[in-house]
Amino acid sequence: MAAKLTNSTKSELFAAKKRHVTSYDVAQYAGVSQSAVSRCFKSGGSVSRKMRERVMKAVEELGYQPNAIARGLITRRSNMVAVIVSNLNYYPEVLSQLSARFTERGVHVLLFTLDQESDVGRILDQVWQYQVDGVVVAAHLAPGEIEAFNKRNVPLVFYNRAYSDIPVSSVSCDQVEGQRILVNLLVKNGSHKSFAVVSGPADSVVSMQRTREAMNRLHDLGIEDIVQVSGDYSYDSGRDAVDRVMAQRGALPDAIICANDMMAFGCMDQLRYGYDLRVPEDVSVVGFDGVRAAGWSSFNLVTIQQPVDRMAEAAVQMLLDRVENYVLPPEKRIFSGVLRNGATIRN
Amino acid sequence: MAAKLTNSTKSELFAAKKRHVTSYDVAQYAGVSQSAVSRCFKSGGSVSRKMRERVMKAVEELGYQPNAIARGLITRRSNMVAVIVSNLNYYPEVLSQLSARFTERGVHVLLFTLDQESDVGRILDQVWQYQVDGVVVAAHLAPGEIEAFNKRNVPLVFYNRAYSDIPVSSVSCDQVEGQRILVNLLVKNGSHKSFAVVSGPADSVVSMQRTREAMNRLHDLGIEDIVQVSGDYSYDSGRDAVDRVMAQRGALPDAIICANDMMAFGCMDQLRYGYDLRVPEDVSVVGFDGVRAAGWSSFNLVTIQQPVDRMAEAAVQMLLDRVENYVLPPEKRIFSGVLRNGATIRN
DNA sequence: CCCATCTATGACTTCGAATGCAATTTTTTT
DNA sequence: AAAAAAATTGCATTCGAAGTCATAGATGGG
Repeated sequence: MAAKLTNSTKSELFAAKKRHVTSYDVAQYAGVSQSAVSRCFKSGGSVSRKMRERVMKAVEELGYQPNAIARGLITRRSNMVAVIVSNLNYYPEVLSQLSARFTERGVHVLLFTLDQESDVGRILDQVWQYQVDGVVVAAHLAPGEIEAFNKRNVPLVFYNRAYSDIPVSSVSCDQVEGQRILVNLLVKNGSHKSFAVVSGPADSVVSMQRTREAMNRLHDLGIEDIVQVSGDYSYDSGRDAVDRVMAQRGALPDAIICANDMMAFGCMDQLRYGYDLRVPEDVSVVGFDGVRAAGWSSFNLVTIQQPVDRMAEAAVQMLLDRVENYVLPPEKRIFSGVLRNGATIRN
Repeated sequence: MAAKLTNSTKSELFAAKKRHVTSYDVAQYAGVSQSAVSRCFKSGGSVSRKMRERVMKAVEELGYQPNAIARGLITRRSNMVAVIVSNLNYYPEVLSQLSARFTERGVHVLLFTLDQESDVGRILDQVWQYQVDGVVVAAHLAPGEIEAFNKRNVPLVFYNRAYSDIPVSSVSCDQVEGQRILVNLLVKNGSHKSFAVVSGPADSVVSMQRTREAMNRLHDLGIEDIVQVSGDYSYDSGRDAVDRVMAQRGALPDAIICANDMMAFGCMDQLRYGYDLRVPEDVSVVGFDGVRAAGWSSFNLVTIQQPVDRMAEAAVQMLLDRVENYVLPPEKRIFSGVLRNGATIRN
């Protein structure tokens, strides 16, 4: 068995020696320096064609992949961003879009989910420890927590939370405008006279914005007959809301305005299957968000659709811009939502 | 201005010097060695009470957080796992569960999404580069790609893909058993005679398993009147399926068996709102997965619910076990699904 | 009170890739 | 052909935390 070793066996022996193949291994195998290997992986690196070929051959044969952790340590760029989402279930599309767009740009996503108010502080500590280049937050943060990002020079972009009083970047959908469109539609085109407004969780800024605007706008239009009940964004809470409106008011209103689509589905189902009413003939229901199911024939929900793809793109772009150049001033981008199924409203 | 510096100003000056506070900074500030600081962050580290207090005081004042990247480099443990999912939209709960459970155990999730067959090879290269401790895959991989995990000693657990012929760990739901329950229910309890089977995408192993079992089981029970059409797991393809069944068969069958819930919703809506039929009175529709909306009153979909929480827990546990001890033999865990809304089937 | 036994601590090295700088080779210019 | 300029290459250092080892200090037994 003194036969000449083939390249393939050689490289296998080589690889077996240690767990991971490092740039030193490649260098040694190719008979060059480690620096040369490193430079081959850097675009614009000063390497001759011959050298590059030699190195790449060794890379192929050893199955070398640069260690992103080590690279991150020296370059102080992890090429990772953290995405912090509070409620993955309601907005899968958002995460999907963000992930795809970051990946497309060679940036990796470290995912953090906040279940019913897990300790945000602890999550943020993890974020600092992992040296992410930036963070997209689709959840609520306290002012002090936002301040921590500045202190550490970590770019931050909020998704769908606009802090009007703090200089911080955000991408959001115009809740006020959208809600106004819905209310106008119901009152002016639909001549609805009595209303119920179903708010979302009290700690959701977005929900509060939507609900407040709905109430304000209704008052502005001279509507007095309004009951307000609160939910938690879930389907079930939408169903409960109908019961509670019934209990409070004795009868159902002409229209129910929900702070999101999910609760609107709950309302519709409870009206139809709990009270045997027709929607929209007997009662109108409107939601907010424009999730997929809003377009299903069962619902044809009147809602404001958030332009998720454009918002995600904006968030990704803004974040990465600030990663490149972190002195860029914060910017708030507000997209208009689009009315869906507006024609199905009762006249 | 020769006043004595307060601790707070001191620490601020200190922090301003460099971007990141390192363990050396803490050591210098506390007047101890870097090793001591490191030991304070290691459970079971040999440190006196006095030392620990001194260090922790400095840590607090400087806002020090250990650099997980540097730690990962030396310990060869990144405390990160990769989660690769193909279709985020359909199974948000899975990701949500996985993420929560990993986080709970101090493990972080690097998310990779595969949109319509993005280059899996490239994704895997990224996975290797980031030195993740393990990978959960909820997508299809080629045998060669699976082999790469072994070569690199990276633990791998498949979620909801059982490769019967390859020794690899997986967690899945018993498709065959579940489908059999559904077919039995329809044929024996419901005395349905004619069927349509709507399959999912051709490249989905799970879809093929479900569809094949449905066909087999129907044949075994002596059913001959079956048409098969294919969809892509989407709501819209469920609607189309109804049209195609109608075109092929001239009339609608007694029951439609869909490879997932989403298509079942599409079928129901098309039957009800496109053909003005009643479900389940005129036509029965069954799905598979047991997503949230299956429980909504609009649908009350007969389906097999996957025990997502238990499956996610199992996947997390199995993966982390193999991270601790990577010579553990691969294991396949198959959970039984649970019939939902079975009582709503037409007799 | 001295030597043995621990405990606590710090100096130094390591992980793997990137980079400044100097040395070398190649190319260009005169 | 010599000198100058440019392109390559390697050496040595760096990033930040962890672990090894040797030593200073504390404790205890006789």
